[in-house]
Amino acid sequence: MPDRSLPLYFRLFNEIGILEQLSRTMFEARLPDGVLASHFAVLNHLMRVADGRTPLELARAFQMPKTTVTHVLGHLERRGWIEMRSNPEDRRSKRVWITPEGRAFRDGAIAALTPDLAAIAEDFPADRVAALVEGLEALRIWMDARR
Amino acid sequence: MPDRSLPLYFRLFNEIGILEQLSRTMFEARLPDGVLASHFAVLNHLMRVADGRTPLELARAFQMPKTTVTHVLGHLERRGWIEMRSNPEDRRSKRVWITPEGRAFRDGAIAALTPDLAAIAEDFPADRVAALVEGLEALRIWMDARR
DNA sequence: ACTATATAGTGCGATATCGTATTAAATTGG
DNA sequence: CCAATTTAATACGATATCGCACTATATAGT
Repeated sequence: MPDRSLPLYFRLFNEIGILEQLSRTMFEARLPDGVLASHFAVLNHLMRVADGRTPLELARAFQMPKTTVTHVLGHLERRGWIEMRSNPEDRRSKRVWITPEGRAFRDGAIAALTPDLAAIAEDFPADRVAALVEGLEALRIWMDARR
Repeated sequence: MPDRSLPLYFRLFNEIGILEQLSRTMFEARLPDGVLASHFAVLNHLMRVADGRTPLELARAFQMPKTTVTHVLGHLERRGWIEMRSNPEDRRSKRVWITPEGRAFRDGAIAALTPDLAAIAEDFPADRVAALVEGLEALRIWMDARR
């Protein structure tokens, strides 16, 4: 890598950090008090990607420390949005299932967030964002593998 | 926005969140114990963008709540990496200056982080990353303006 | 000039984050 | 098989994050 392109890679992660703040703030402005972006993300993952994941699988999916996942799942369970059942295949572990209430909440959250995303979509059309997501995903997969 | 492209925009912010975790973890693995990625980011900003910023300007630059900035600046000041002087133009405010020790630390941090970034650069060449950064920056500026 | 309003920074308290250590269960290897 | 090692989840404690409220100063409106 030529030295003069090093700053570009710092800028990349700087932009990612700022956008993370901006998007978390945007999400949490639309979610009820006390519900965090990470709570929504877990519910969304259970519904869209796969229900019945273990806490460790969720930690890996979001690159979150597993103790943070325990904390988040505690919230979701207390609100009745998930159920945690012991995993018969591995009795050290558990499986996380979204409840009907969790699904309803998640659908409502999607609806609440849609206007903000639609506003973004007006100025950042899907094909442009798709290219962006593709690049980000490739980088994420690479960094995940090297972590 | 057609309904079927909505998930793309959720994925965008999901990828950003995961990459933020991954990059923060990567940075902090190379920084001394107790030094966070945000500490490095502030020092870097003072050196690369502009020295003598006010705390509020820094908060805006990183989209960080100003109380968080106060906290971060406290750390940097206790380590002797910045100095905060009162601002003669506006006596409510202060200006943050990086010290020679701060510069030295920042340069060392850059050196410590370079191998990781160079590894990324091997598989993600500068032109590809430049395109990514361009898209991210445009989105960041847009969201910043609408916040 | 004078009052009302807005803004910069920070103390404080509530909560989130996350590293370390612990427990229980699974796996490995001899 | 059994002992040694690894792994899943979590309790616990230290620290970071961040909203609210407060103080000091600046700005605006009359």
